[in-house]
Amino acid sequence: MIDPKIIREKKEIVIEALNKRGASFDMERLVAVDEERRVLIQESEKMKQEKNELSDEIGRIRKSGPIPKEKIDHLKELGTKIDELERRLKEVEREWEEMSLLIPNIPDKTVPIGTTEEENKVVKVWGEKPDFSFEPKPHWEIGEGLDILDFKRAAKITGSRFTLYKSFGALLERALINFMLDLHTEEHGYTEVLPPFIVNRDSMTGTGQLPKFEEELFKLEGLDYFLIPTAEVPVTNIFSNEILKEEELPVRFVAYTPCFRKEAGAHGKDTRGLTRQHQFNKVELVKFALPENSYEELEGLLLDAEDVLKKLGIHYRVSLLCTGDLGFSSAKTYDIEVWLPGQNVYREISSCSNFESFQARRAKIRYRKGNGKIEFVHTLNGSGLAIGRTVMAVLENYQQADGSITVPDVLIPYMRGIKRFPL
RNA sequence: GGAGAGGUGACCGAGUAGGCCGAAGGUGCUCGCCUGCUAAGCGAGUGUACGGCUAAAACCGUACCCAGGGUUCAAAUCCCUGCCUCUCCGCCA
Repeated sequence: MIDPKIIREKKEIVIEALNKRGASFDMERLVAVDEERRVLIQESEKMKQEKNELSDEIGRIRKSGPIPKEKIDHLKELGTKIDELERRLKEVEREWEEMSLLIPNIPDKTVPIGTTEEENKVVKVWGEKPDFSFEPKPHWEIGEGLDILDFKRAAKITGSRFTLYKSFGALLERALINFMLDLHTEEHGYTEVLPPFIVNRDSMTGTGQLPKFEEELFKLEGLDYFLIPTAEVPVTNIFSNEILKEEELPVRFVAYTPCFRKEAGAHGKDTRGLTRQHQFNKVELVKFALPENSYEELEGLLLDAEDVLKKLGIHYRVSLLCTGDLGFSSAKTYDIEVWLPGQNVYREISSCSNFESFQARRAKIRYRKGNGKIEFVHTLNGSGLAIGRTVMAVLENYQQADGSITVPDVLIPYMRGIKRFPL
């Protein structure tokens, strides 16, 4: 949610931001609703004041004598009027909130303006495309050939877009999770958390998945609970409705969780391999920062995520997303795109964003400043990294001419010492 | 799943024959004083949100004693529903 004061006093800023994103929104309507809301608040509160005063008076009179009937009648009448006003106010407030929750965040000034991902800006490149003496295969061919990824049986067990990992494949997945958790806790200063994988509606609304993207989520039958699409949701909501101390910030959490997504808008897209699954693992980085240095924290977060690929020795580049490609809640996002030689593409493996106070305002995450004032924190998060996509990257980049896979050095301790598969 | 108990401010903890309770007291914290010894004493202050007024405060008003309804002129206090916690029993990774 963006600051209601900005909508009220500087709606041009919001309109301009929406235009840059290519989003449409009836701002005039929202401003009108806001105005009506405030008028109703004033009217009803004035009446409540009168009612409270008269009620107190009756409390005092009662001690010394009978209560005049006309006073009670007058109060009853006031009560009826207040009820009416409150009913209208409730409707107006609901509309106001529904609308407010649908406005995307305002992009940071440094975000390039554009409409599609074509206009994202590559801002960093690390390493280079490896040379192969043979035609590198896509990971699904490697995986099925070595019998470490079984898509057919996963489809039998559940359906499409699920994977059964076997032997070296399962071990590699688990090794990557542990490697990343250790790296971020031991070298980058994050605290590990293991949150619930199911959350309620408030949490989903707090981080911005709801109300707009419900069709992307798996909802539990008969309950207002959802499977998490990313650890961002439970971890960011750790501090919902809390007031932190300024000196506690920044707080940095790292969490491993599975993620569940319907991929409703992706029919027929990325249907082969691990790229786009209904269930995948991810190690996520989440930060709560002071507003004045949240952008430094974003750069740091990006470096922390990049470090995983550096240590794995896999070529990647970093793109700064343009306004048209920016996620709903984000003010600024970097994507890390890993090189996949078997598919001859760069593929997003991490998305690092600063949400500024957008999520904090929805989830009511605040902090008390030195001078006693209370403000919203800034929240940030980024994948560090998506595990399934890292498995793709390892398989495709470390495949050998004989069809085997060598294990990146940093993973060997996490792989029971295995250096190559098959041996 | 069965039977009980309970959810009050940063924390502990009063307050249930409805009004004088945004809420005693204590602890913690902040500021000031005092003291000089690894501590104590004294004084003051210390919830949040929304609305109004402000340059900004101060200030005024409204709401909030888990959440949502209800009864009443009036509810932390009474009634209903939900959520959560605790104890006992049952069941179970």
